[in-house]
Amino acid sequence: MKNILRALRTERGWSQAELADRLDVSRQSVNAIETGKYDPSLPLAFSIARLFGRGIEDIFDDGLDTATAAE
Amino acid sequence: MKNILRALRTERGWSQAELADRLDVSRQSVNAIETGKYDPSLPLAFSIARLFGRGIEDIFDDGLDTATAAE
DNA sequence: TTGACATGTCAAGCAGGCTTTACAAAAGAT
DNA sequence: ATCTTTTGTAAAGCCTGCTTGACATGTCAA
Repeated sequence: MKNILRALRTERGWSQAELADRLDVSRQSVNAIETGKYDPSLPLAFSIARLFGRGIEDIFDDGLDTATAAE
Repeated sequence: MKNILRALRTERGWSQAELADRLDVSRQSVNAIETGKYDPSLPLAFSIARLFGRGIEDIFDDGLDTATAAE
């Protein structure tokens, strides 16, 4: 699962530690998610989306088709 | 974390087994998510949202404020 | 009443998400 | 050159997500 967490974080000038603090998780968790080692749990994905004011699908991408109705 | 999975499923007349099949998970997983025993992983949440043509946030609700800008 | 299906739940086991502690290396500031 | 910050990574351990197999209950049809 890809994500733009690093971009959102650096846009704001935050370190991984600072982001981890705001999300109430460990710095290693932030690093692991940014480097694609694993996906966050659904609750953590909600926290991330809320912090950045975006939808979960705007931040994470599982690569499969969204199957939008073909007009 | 609350969700409206059961409503979405029964709207379509599907059994838990039928939904499990479409999501490629076990029937017990569907049941556990519907009955609130645990939250799905993020990838599974994506599959569910895709199957029902909705955003993850439309189906799951972690109960915390969405912090929409106060106009 | 029997059989089929739907749901709920339990147990054991494996994989994944997250923690703490710790260390190495790169970059910046002075 | 040294100090500080940032990032990456590793190991051990805990809890959660998901699996299979199994069993109990309820409903519906025949």
